[in-house]
Amino acid sequence: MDLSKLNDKQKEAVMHIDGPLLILAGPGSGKTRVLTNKIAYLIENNYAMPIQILAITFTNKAAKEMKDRVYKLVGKSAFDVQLSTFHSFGLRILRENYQELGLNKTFTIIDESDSLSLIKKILKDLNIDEKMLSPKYVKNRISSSKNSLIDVLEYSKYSKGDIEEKVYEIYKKYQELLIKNSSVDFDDLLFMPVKLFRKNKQILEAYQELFKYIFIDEYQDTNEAQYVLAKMIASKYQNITVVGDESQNVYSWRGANYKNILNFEKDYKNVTTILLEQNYRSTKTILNAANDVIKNNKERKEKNLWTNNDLGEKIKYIKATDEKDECRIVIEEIKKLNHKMELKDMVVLYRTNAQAQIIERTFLENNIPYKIVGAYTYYSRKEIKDLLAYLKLINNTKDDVSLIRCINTPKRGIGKKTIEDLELEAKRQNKSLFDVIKDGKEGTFKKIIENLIKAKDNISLTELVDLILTKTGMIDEYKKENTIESISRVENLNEFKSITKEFEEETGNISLEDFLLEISLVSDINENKSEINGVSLMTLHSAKGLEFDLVFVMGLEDGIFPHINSLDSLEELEEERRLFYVAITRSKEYLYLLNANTRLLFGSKTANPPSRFIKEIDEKYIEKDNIKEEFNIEDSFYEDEVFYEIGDQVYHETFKNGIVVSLDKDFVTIAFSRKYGIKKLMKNHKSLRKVW
DNA sequence: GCCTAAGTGCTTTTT
DNA sequence: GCACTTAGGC
Repeated sequence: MDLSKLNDKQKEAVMHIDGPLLILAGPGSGKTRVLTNKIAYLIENNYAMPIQILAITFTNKAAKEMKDRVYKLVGKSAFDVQLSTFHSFGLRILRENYQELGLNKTFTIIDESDSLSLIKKILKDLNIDEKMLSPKYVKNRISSSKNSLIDVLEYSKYSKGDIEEKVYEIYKKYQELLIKNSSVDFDDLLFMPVKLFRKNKQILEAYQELFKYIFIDEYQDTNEAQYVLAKMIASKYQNITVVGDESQNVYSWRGANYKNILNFEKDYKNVTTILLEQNYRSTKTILNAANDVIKNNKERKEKNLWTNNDLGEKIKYIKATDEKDECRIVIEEIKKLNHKMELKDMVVLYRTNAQAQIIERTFLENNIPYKIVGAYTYYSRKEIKDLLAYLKLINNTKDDVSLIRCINTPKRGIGKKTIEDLELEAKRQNKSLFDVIKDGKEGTFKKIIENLIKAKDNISLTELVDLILTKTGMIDEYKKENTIESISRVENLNEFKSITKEFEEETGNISLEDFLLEISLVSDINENKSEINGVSLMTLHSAKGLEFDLVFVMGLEDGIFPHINSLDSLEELEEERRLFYVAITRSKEYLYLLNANTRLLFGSKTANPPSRFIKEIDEKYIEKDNIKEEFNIEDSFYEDEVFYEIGDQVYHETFKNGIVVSLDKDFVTIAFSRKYGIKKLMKNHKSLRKVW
């Protein structure tokens, strides 16, 4: 194998065999190349069989990318490497030990929205008003507890006060219901393996023995559960290689703790540390700008990123009048630069998925090919979730969540009252809802499900889907409706059959059980169809690990990016800054920063000041392309703090007269005329002033 | 039980 | 602006 393309540091990392290895790798420093080459090196030199290698990434996309690259290096044995996301790896452990964990072989993975519905249902059962305790908050608490390895029992020890006690009660109920439904949520995929290993040392030892070499990518993004899971398996042979960059931790809201990477040298003995500081991706301008930004963060290891690349183009900062104008400018620039590069080498990045809508519309209107990554998910469409509910129920009849979803879809005259009675009866007999139905009197629904269960083992998956679509009346219902919307729903449902077909062609006759588990960890069917030559549209988070010739960062406004919810805390603001750092460093050559003077938010027009991050970049790297405004954005703010009180009369350049209704640290909420409504604005923005 | 109209609250980011 | 929930009439 050819290591001549690697630099000395990279080579050293690849050829390091035994003991813990920490690779601190800046953006564009070739860490994926090191990882894939190292895996190949182990295989080719017989240090390990492919099945003895565990390599973990954070996204499906990264896993696929890495698999492809290992395949190119070692061929078919790449398929034997356990190369997957943490969650898929957790799923494997669950599947191999389901009995130990009190699950059926055909257990179900519930997605986030099902998890939220379950919590809403529990709140209702416990007579808790959603306004007093929001289901979302509860879900967050449960999720972060699981990610910190705090189970129900443990939680009870720390829950103090009314709210916390309520959350505890809900957590307890939630977990009971999951087990009763033979279901797990995403967080369980990480938590349950750890629980299993703590309980059963023999099982842990078997995995320790199997996975002699462990690789963890994006180590700065590991949460407690992931960190412990990796450590448990690695603890016997200590052959663990972790790669990461604390400056790119953008998942602390999901429990990721960048200190895991900073502490690696303390956590393991005899750690070899290698710094990858040479950037091969970006121009000097882009790299310097990125360094300008990230140096404003306090908690980080000093790294000295450098590149041999040219100075390159200046970064363009463009200020649009509104969000439509912002999109128009992007399209214009794409057209201008299209002769220099292909569309697939361009990306448009935004902070929130909500921004994607108008961008997508503009691309459509201008007939520019594009692909949206993540965001709108095929699997979260109503009709697809309904179909999936049937499949899940047939696979796992204990799954009450799915039963409730499909029992009256399409309408069969089964309403609230019937379901309530059914639930009561199920509770009385301590049975699943379907068991009660099965023992009860004949009915359309019962007949449909029983027939489908009988049929499922004798026909292919695609045939089963077809049977569901026709026998349940789903397709007919939508065909009868005959609206633009219902026609598209029929199309989506039919598309599902091509998905199952594809699975069957790839893996032979895939079982229903395998299929459901497989797709539950994939958010979009298009995830693997990146071959279209179009501009990529995605959130900043999805862009991590990717690179493009041309990068647009949109909505660079205080309140959008950095996001409004992060402005009050230094930690969260630093995370936003890391996100900006990630965004800048995605670019090889061209970088556009855009924002808008006003934009439609929550259906009303708002004005946000330019993002505070822009001014952190040295002016000399920036070109003010057709900006009327001076570059120094400080000019749009008053230097001194402006004091407001509730009830103050104010005047805004765009929104005219208004009255202050509430205040917080940097922002003031103002009620303007009916036309503009209520807005939250920066206190010291120059377009706003007090009227005495 | 179903349908509609009015009412509400909401948007971070992913597996 | 939109998706989702709720109340009230049929």
